[in-house]
Amino acid sequence: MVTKFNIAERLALRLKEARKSKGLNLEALSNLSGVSRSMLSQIERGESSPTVATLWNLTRALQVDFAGLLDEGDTEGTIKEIMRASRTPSIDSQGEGCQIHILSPPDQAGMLEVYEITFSANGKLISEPHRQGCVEHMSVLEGTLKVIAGDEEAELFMGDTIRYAADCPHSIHANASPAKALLLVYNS
Amino acid sequence: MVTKFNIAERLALRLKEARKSKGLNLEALSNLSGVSRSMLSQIERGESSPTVATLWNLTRALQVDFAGLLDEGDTEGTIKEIMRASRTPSIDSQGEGCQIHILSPPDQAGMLEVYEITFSANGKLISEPHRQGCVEHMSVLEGTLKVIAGDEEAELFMGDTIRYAADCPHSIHANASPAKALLLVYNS
DNA sequence: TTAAGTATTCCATTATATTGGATTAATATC
DNA sequence: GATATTAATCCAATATAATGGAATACTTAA
Repeated sequence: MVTKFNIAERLALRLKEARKSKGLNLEALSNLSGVSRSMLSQIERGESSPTVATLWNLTRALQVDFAGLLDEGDTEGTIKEIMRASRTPSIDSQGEGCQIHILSPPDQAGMLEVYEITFSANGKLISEPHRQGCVEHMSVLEGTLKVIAGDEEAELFMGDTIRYAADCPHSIHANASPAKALLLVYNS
Repeated sequence: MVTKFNIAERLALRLKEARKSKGLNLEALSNLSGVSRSMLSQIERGESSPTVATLWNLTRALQVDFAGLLDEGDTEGTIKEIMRASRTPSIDSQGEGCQIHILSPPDQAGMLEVYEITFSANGKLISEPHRQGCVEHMSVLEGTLKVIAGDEEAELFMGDTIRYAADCPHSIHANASPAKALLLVYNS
C-alpha cells in the first residue's frame, strides 16, 4: 500500500476511467473542465502531473472525489476486493478513547464515507466542521452515545439512529461504558 | 484559470496548519518531503498551485489525508432527525435466520441503501440479481460470514470488508454462530 | 543596542505543466 | 475502396511550477 510509485499513472487510469464512464471525449471534458484537450491527453497517459488547480477542475467536471483519485484501485470480476480487518484503514487520534475504522470503498467515495467507531468507556470523538452541506448519519450498534451538533444534543441508545448536519463543530461521546457506532458521512 | 485562487488558498492554510502542528519548519519539511523550501513557502502563501506529485509528497511527509486538504467548512447546523430503535424499519423475510435493519435515510433511497443485518446461527440471505452495475459492499461487524457472488465465494471474518458485483445472484451465509454485518448497496 | 542564529521570503535559472493549432489515428458513411 | 467526421496525439510557444542560493525578517542572548 506504500505505493510511492508513479502517482501520475494511477491518476491517469482513474481519470480516463471516470471520463469514459460518463461517455465524454477529450473535447467534451475540456469544455466542462476548462482544461485543454492536449493536457487531458497527457494527463491520461501519465505524461504529466497536473497541478492541483487543474486537478480540482477535473474532479468537479467529472464529479469524482479528490480523495479517491489517488487511492488504490480494483478492476472487474464479481468479487472486486476483499479488505482484511488487519488492513482496514483506521484512525486512532482525533478523539480520546475511540478507534475509527474506515469501511467505505476508497474510489466510489465522494458521496459517502462509512466508518465503524469503537468507543471505550468515556471515549469521545470531536470533529471539526466538514464541508458545507455535509450530513452525518449515525446508528448506535452497542451501548449508549451522546451526540452534540452545533448547540443541540441528543442521547442515543442501542439501535437508535440520528441524522444531523456536520458542517458545524460536532462530537460523539460515550458514557461510563464502551459503545460502538456506525457513522455515514454524506458529502452533500 | 478561474478557481485557481480559492483552492490554492485553502490548500495553503491547511498545509501550513499541518506543518506547524507537527512543529516543523520549512527546511525540516523540505528534507522530509523532498520539496524545496522556496516552493513550500510559495505554496503556503497561495502563490503556487503545486503539482500532484509534490502535493503527494507533502501529504506523505505530513501524514495528512489527501482528501481533507481541500475540504472547506463552517456555518451552522442542527439535528435533523432521530429515529429510535423501535421505529427503525426492518425486514425479516427473504432469507432464513436473518434480520435486516434499514439504516439509510429515506431521501437517499435508490442511489444507496444501507442495511445492518443480524444473522442467527446458520442464517442466510439470498438475493436475486439487482440492477446492472450494482455493487454491494459488506463489512463484517461480528462473527464470520461467507459471501457467494456469481461463481466466486469468499470467507470473511470479523472486521473484513468485501466488495462485489450484485448484478448476479448472490448470497450471504452465517456459519454455526451468529453474526452481524453492514451492507451498502450502490445502485450507481 | 548589537550580534548570532534561525526561519522565511526574494530572485534568477531551470524544469515542466499547459495551451492552440497541426497531425495522425479511428470510425463511420456512401 | 474513398471520403467525411470525429477523436486522440504530436509539436512549438508560453506560462508557471520548482529549485538553489542571496537577501530579508524574526528571535534570542549578551
